[in-house]
Amino acid sequence: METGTIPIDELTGGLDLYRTLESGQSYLWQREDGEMYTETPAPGAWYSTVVGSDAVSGNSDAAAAGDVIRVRVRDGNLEWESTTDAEPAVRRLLRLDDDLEAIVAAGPDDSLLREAYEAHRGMRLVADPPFGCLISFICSAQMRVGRIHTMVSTLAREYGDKIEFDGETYHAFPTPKQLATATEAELRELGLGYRAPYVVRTAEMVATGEAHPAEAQNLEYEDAREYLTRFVGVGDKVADCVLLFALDFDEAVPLDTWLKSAIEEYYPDCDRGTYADTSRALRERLGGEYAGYSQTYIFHHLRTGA
DNA sequence: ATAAGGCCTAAGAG
DNA sequence: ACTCTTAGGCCTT
Repeated sequence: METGTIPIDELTGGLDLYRTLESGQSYLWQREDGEMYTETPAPGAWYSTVVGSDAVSGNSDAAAAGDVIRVRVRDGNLEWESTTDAEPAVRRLLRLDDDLEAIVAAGPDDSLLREAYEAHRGMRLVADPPFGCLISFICSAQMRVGRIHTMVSTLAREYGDKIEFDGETYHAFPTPKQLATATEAELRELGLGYRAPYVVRTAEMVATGEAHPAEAQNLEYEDAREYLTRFVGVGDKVADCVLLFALDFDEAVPLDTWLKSAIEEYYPDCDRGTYADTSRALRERLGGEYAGYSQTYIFHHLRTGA
């Protein structure tokens, strides 16, 4: 086992691990007590993930396929344990090198956003592996965050590689080929409902090489969103989530039900009728380059009822 | 290009 | 206990 420690006071803007991993951005981590989204974690709770063969495209720092990574916060440090030297991967997955203070300072000075930034200080965006993120958000349609996490965990358990580490079994999220072996009937049986055929068909598209979500990374933002909608089960909203949470498009502003209510109440002039036009208007209002950070704080603030 | 209607399912509200 | 609504929408017509 390899281990390491990263002092949190060396991270500009700090780190709130709980809010980063349980704010509906990533569904690819597990908490040691298995109670994500239902109870707040005990101090020092471990979170784990497996960096699989879909590892962070375009990032040579990612750990090799099949590596388990565990992280927790204790005594002002982010501690990690892994099958490999995971510090570069940890920094990447949790975006520890983002200058969070500067990002917060760059946002617009409106009451809702300031309140959200203040209430959830230290929450960072995540950088998920593209394929796992894509499937996660196909599953997210009309679904509560706790159940999305259950669905994604089930897919890992049923179709992903098993990896032993420190006496425990971990499950990698399935590769496109592994997930493409699933049938619609199986996935319905596993509780995915009408999303089942979407997941199978999208996994097949990636497995056969017809398309890959990482391809979008090379495109301009709105072209990238358009590209992702070729996957079955992916509309504008899901595409924006993948761009924001896996492909480094910090300007992406997913318009979900929470953001739509925020527009109604706080940014009514940004409602331009269509998704593309409203998204563009809100992106400008929320600070352009880092509008997605603002979106994530507003989403989490409203969703947690604060 | 834009607008309805249908869709799996379980937790929460009434 | 039951029914109704809702939950980070998408696909088809």
